[in-house]
Amino acid sequence: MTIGEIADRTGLPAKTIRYYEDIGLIRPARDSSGYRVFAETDFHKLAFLGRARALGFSIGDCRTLLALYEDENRASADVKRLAQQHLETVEGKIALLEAMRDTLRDLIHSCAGDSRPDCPILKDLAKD
Amino acid sequence: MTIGEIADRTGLPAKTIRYYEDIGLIRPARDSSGYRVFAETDFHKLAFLGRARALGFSIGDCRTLLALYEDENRASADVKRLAQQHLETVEGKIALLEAMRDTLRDLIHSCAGDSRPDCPILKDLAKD
DNA sequence: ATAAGGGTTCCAGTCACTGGAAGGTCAAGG
DNA sequence: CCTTGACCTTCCAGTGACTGGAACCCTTAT
Repeated sequence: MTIGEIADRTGLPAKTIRYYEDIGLIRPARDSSGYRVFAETDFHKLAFLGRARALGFSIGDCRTLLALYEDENRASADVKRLAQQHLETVEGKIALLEAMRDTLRDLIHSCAGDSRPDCPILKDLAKD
Repeated sequence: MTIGEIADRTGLPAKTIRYYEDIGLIRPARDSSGYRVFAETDFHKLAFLGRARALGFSIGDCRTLLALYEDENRASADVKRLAQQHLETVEGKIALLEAMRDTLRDLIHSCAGDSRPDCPILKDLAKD
């Protein structure tokens, strides 16, 4: 498989796949003229990475997850702990964003949104 | 006011305040030896910026908001529209994170988290 | 004189890509 | 055989919003 084919199959941009090779997440073979040649195992790894990234895992976490995936002697507790920690960061981000959302909603609700300059949104941002 | 004093008063790191000067958000005066001298208006601007950033507005949006704040002839509709658009991005991010959270919760729930290698989390990431 | 505790600039790094330039390779068509 | 176009390659720079650190300057107190 060429990089274009595997990009189509995984849905990852070719640039991203090259980047993943750069940082050592994958090691595709090369043909005589230097083109990357992807095996089925590379495809699985990239699909795995794509899904882990889609769940918001950092590249560092993805590296750990891939290592656990390839370790026949792993303990599922290690995977679970990593996922649990990640879940907590995601929940923290949601809480932050929800607080922003609520404030924004209030402010927007209180603003007339007409041609006059008077604006509670700016008033709030400028409050002492 | 020195940068340290205004950093204390606004809660912004001195580094951030220098950065805001770099990108032209503020223009503090300088004393004879090159130290920044912050006036009360600088303090207000920085406090404004701090609150806008805390609501998640981008630096670009903050620049627009500051300009609107200083424009006596603004229309509150312009402020409201900006806030509305930002609210929508925030809501989009929340939706993404909530989808991640729900999947993560399911996966974590289904994983024994013991010393055995069998792990539904990895199984899901590796699914075809 | 010196030490502490400010301040200054400038450069590099973060994260995970993304864009673009300059050039090599390959298959198909004329 | 030559060209065209679609691929592929590497390398460098930029993104956003800071953050860390080095090297150096200024002021005040001892």
